[in-house]
Amino acid sequence: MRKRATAKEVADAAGVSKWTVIRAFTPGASIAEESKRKVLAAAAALNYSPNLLARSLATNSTNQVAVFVDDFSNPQKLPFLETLTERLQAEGLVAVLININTHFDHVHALLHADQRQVDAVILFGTAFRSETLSDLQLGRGTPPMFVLARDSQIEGVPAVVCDAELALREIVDHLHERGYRRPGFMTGATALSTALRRRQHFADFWKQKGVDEIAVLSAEKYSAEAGAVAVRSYLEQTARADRVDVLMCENDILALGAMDEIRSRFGLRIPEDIAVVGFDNYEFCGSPAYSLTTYEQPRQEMIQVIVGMIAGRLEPETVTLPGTLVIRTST
Amino acid sequence: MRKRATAKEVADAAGVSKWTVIRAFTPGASIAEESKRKVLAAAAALNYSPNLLARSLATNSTNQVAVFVDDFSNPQKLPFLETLTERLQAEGLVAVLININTHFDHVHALLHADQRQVDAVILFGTAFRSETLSDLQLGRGTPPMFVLARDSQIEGVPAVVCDAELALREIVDHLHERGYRRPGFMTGATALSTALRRRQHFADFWKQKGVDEIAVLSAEKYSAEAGAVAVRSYLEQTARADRVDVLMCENDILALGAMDEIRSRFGLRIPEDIAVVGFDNYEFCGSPAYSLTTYEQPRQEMIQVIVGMIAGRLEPETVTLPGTLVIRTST
DNA sequence: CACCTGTTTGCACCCGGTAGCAAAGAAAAT
DNA sequence: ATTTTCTTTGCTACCGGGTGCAAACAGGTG
Repeated sequence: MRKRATAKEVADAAGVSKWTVIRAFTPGASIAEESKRKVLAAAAALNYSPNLLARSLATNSTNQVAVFVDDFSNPQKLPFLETLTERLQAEGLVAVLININTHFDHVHALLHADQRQVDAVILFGTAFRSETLSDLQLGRGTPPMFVLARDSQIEGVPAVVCDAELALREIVDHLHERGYRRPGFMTGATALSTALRRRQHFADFWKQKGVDEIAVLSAEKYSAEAGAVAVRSYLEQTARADRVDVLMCENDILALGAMDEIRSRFGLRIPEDIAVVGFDNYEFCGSPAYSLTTYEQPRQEMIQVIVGMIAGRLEPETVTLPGTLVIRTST
Repeated sequence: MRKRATAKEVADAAGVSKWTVIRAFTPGASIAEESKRKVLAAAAALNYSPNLLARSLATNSTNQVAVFVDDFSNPQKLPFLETLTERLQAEGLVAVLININTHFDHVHALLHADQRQVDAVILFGTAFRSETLSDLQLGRGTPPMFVLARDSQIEGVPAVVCDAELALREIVDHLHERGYRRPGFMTGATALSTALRRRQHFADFWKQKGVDEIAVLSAEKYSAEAGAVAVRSYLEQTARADRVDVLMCENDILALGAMDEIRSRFGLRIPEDIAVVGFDNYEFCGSPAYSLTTYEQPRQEMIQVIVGMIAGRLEPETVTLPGTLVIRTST
């Protein structure tokens, strides 16, 4: 049961001091070609590689980034995670995925991340109030935080988001042009909903078009089931003549759940009886079974920017990026 | 820009030695009530918490588990990640999510995980050959590895999987009972496919029923698009009379893509013209738009077991767990 | 050959904890 | 009061590397 070789052991094998070994593994360090070759040979023989833990302790940088996620119900999280890990790894960073839930809340997670000395914390689509931060009163040592795909509600914490104002303007313009005049909006979990600003802009732009009243449907959370329940209770309680002619859902998952319910339970046609719009452009929205009009977030760009800020190439500041309206047959 | 407080600083503030401070933060350590109170007060004032990095270096255990993922196209990965992180965190462990791709392959990742001294590596649905391991010749120090949701192809590396034999038996029994006699099977990316053993068992059980011939459709990868392409080329090349009456797809994503294509491009009915079966029970399979018969992996149990083995409560060994056949209207 | 300059190398000390032993202090037994 | 025993505390050594400086070793010049 041999342990990992240490720099000292390699040094002895190569007939140099351990510092010379370290230099051989430090790019740009002052070391003679000759000894570097000797060291690398000895290192290869002993199968040595530097212990990143020890290095992190000494250099005070771990090259680890904590990623907080508190809602795994949106499948859109997966491609984001894919791109995020890929980009981080390209920068020599690695993602520590933290599941924020009732057993492990933001306070826990933040304390933990701090204790582990991560280089940064990404709040990915997750919410917490400023008070939480002041409760913790983590000193200056706290790792820098960034919010991804959600408005920051914390002073001094930058966010990288899709431009909700632009998105909703494009959506409302499109709907108005198509002739819809009785819009409805379905929100998801209230805690998360306000920060997305989607409902607010939706209402604002309709107002500009002269439509003041927006029917609001509230889903309990962001799931297809919740979307179905919300639309069911709406349709059951609303006379045919009073119903909306287009329903914008806060995200695709709600929209897909709503579409299923609208068609199979109420036998209504989409978009003839009710048009539906989602948000995110989740993979299945394009399937012929749904063909949902939706809005795609600029995932690559958003992640490019947030990783750039973490790597120090970009100034940390809130950045708003334009996405793309994807028009399909649900409108 | 104050740094984190250290044990030494707290010690000075509390008028004790740094070892006493450490004891106050070590559960079950021998320390007087009185001094513990003093230390905790001083620690609170200075906002001290132990540096886990330094602790890891000294104790030689990081409480970090590397999770390798190389295919983010299957949305089923997300609930697995959710449950996995939750369970790991409940054990005081944390997941380091590593994206295996062309820029960062298994060798890189393994070396990295080793350098970071992670406590274990989970190969989540990912593949690599034994040779890769011997190429690396990581000594004894290598962190223990476990394969999740996929057969292990490496000697001595245990896997936790859904029982494919049982699953396919149940599926074939069900299909046979429903009267299907001309089965087809759609495989995904070949590199991953064999390890799942699904096709093999599918063929074996049909043979037992006296059906020797299985039509095989090969998709390029595990995506809805690839599933659609595979079924399209099959249906275009196969006369109506020669076609399969039931198509089993290696996973749900292929199945959903195939269903879309079968219905919208070829105008065929499911299940009357062709029945379809998937695997995984991904959320949208239950939607009325698809209503796909599929097989659900025992996610909770699998993760319970693998985390138990990592935490040392369970003997590390390959474990095969039974899943559940979910019958819907696609068969 | 002495002198200067530039490159290599070794060293003491540090990063922030942990382990285990030995000394000091307090309580119990003689 | 003395000895024994248990609890509490301090200390040395260590985990595996990193930093900045000084010594050692070149090579070139006058």
